[in-house]
Amino acid sequence: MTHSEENYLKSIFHLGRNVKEVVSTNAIAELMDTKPSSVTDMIRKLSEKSLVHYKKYQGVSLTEKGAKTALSIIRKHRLWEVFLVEKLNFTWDEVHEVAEQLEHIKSEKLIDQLDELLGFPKFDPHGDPIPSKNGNFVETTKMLLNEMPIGAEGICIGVKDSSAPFLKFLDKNKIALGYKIKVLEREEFDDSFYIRIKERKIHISNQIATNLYIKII
Amino acid sequence: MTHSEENYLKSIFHLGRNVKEVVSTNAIAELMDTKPSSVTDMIRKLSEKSLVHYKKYQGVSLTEKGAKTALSIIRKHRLWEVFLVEKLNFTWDEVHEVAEQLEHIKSEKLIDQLDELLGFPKFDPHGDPIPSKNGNFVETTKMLLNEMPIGAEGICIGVKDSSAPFLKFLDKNKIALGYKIKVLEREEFDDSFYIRIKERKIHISNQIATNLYIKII
DNA sequence: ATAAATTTTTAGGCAAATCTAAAAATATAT
DNA sequence: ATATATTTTTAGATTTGCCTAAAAATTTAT
Repeated sequence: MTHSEENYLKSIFHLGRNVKEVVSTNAIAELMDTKPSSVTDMIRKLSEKSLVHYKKYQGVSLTEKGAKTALSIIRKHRLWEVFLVEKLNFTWDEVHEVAEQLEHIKSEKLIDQLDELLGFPKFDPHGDPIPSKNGNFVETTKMLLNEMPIGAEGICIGVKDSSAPFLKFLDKNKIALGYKIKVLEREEFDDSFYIRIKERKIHISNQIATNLYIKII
Repeated sequence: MTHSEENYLKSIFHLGRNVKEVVSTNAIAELMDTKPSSVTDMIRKLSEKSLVHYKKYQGVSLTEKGAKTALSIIRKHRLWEVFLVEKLNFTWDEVHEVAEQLEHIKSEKLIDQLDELLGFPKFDPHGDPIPSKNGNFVETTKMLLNEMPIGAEGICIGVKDSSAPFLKFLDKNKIALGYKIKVLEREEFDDSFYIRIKERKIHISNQIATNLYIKII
């Protein structure tokens, strides 16, 4: 399996969200920043390998085998992201590019041991779930803080805006991944929020709330 | 720089041992398990990029730039090997194949942080020196234990035979990388050795001695 | 329902990295 | 010193993954 094939499977998975859903040639081309004709070429190749279902002009979808492969690559990508943040002091916004390379390394032992080294994490630094070895992953109800009703509780699992200024702001206000959050009250006037985070009560603007992902518990 | 280009530079470095030495097309082909004609093609390409000195039929040698590149790949390879052994429970004989892949990952921060995580190691699990960021590395007088004179002292830095049985034997006899060794006496009859290793005195066969690399101190 | 717009595929080509087979240069042996 | 052997290069082909341009199929709009 080549890097390119793996990248296509990953893209089809991300666009399709679940195994059966059909994805268009143009959508893949746009996501991967390539030409539709190149996509057609690769789809045919993947089809011959029974990794996708494909009928001319009718779009493409992953087979069981294709989905399993895609999930194993996503598992590797997300485990490496955790590694980079937890062990090598990378910030959330720096990990993606390197993980894109690391996800293609072939060694089952490597990824199993990495999983163990990291303590079998369930989420990556952006709050996305890490598939298990056999392709299962927790389907979380992930929502933005500003969508949460008053009284709702959850865990901060990620950011939408991953720019340096925003991440710095979070640092300064001691808002970090894994912290428990409860919505106490909303300010009608400016749509800001009073929240409890890790036993502290703070006030945050709507703009902040629209960029924090919370896993509802 | 492609993976293939990097692999060629690494091979030329290993065959040449030092920057100026000229290496033959056939030698490269044999080491890399490829055809001489393929080597010629690549050499021309590397020459156009000023990574090697090349004159038709006269062999090839690394330029300053080529050597620097080769050393940075070797640095990455060896740091990853340390990581695999120290952090992911790989054995000495399992690391090479995976390190061959990892050495091509492009990220300066990644490798600097990895270096730090590992405590800036000077040697890889086979006892080979790890080049520094700017390409310097300790030129060790590495010799096999059986070549050491009586009374000589050193540190166990690697093995020649990296088969599983031999590594298991070392484990059982508590001989490991980094341990201090002194040759106390030689047994003329069977060429065996009495050595002190980490304050313990033991007796080892000539066959063992011919497979242990020692850095002389 | 048909014309127009869009999407998708085909056809043909290109660059990288490899190969085989044959030619050219260099090295070796008598 | 010349014939033989070896090494190295060239020429031409192949595969992978991509491209452009044009044709074919599908979708949308009137």
